[in-house]
Amino acid sequence: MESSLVASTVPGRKRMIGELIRGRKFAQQLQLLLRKSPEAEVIEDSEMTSAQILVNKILDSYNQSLSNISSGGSDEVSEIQAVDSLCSDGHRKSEDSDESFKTSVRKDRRGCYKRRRTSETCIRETSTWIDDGHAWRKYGQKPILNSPHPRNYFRCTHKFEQGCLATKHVQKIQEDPPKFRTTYYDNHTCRNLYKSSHVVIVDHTAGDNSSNIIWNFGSQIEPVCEPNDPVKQENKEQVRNLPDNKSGLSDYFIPPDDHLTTFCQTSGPLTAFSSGSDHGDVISSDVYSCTASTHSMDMDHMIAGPVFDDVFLKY
DNA sequence: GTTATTTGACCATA
DNA sequence: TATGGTCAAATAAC
Repeated sequence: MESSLVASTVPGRKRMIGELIRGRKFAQQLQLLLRKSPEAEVIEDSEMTSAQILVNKILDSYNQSLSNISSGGSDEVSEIQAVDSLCSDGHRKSEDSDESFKTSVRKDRRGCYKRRRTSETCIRETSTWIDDGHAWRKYGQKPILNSPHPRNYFRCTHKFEQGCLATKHVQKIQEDPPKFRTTYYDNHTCRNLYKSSHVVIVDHTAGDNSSNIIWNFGSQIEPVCEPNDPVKQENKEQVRNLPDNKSGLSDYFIPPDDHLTTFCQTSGPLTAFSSGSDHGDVISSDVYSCTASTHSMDMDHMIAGPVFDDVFLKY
């Protein structure tokens, strides 16, 4: 972790500490998933071991960086950590007490939220209103400057019950043929009830463990909502899928070879792959691009390991 | 009655 | 100060 330059100023330093804490938190959640997730059973013991080792290394790295930064003699880390735990659990402070919340709504809204960072996004451009397998709840809609279509704002349905911070913005960017741009912010930390996950390990460079990735997705790849009323359709579709979802429907689908799929990571090499499956008819004009960070893609499992083909071929 | 969506207002950031 | 992101009351749908 290179911290000295960026962290030379106090705001920059605090921001960096905050990011490190966030990263450590996500790594801890990943560790928890690896330990508890039933899906993890499909992975060989030896692979689990290496995955756990990898997670431990990540955590060690975060801890080391945090202790290095905080060794300057301040309590910034614990200070920011306290703020982080207050703000990142998806609840306003004022919600601790219903009464106090009702009587001081306006006051408590001050500084309760921050404007969205421009980083940590994953952008998908699709010809249809895609169902990404997660349960979303619309919380806002805004007209956007120089755009004929409003932008829709969604948060994870499990924001309050599980503290999931994932949000997405969806905007129609083209009328005919219809084109939607979905921008994802933060990753899902919830245990999404709508899905039955699969674990897929990508080992595109056999000798390089650092670039091995497991993608978690299943077979549901059809766009399921009507473009003309996408907002209302989305959650209905997810509910409809729920009881029939025995085969393990997915969070993500993989575009075929002839479609751009780009997933970026700030902490590792850019990783892209395609399935070559028969999904092309459905998502033929979809474009995916991530612009930053480990939060760009929601992955329930991201584990190093060599096994890929037999699992992947199911899709 | 409960849950989801709409919409105007508030607030932070560029 | 304009713009975009979020909140929460009002409303609609189930």
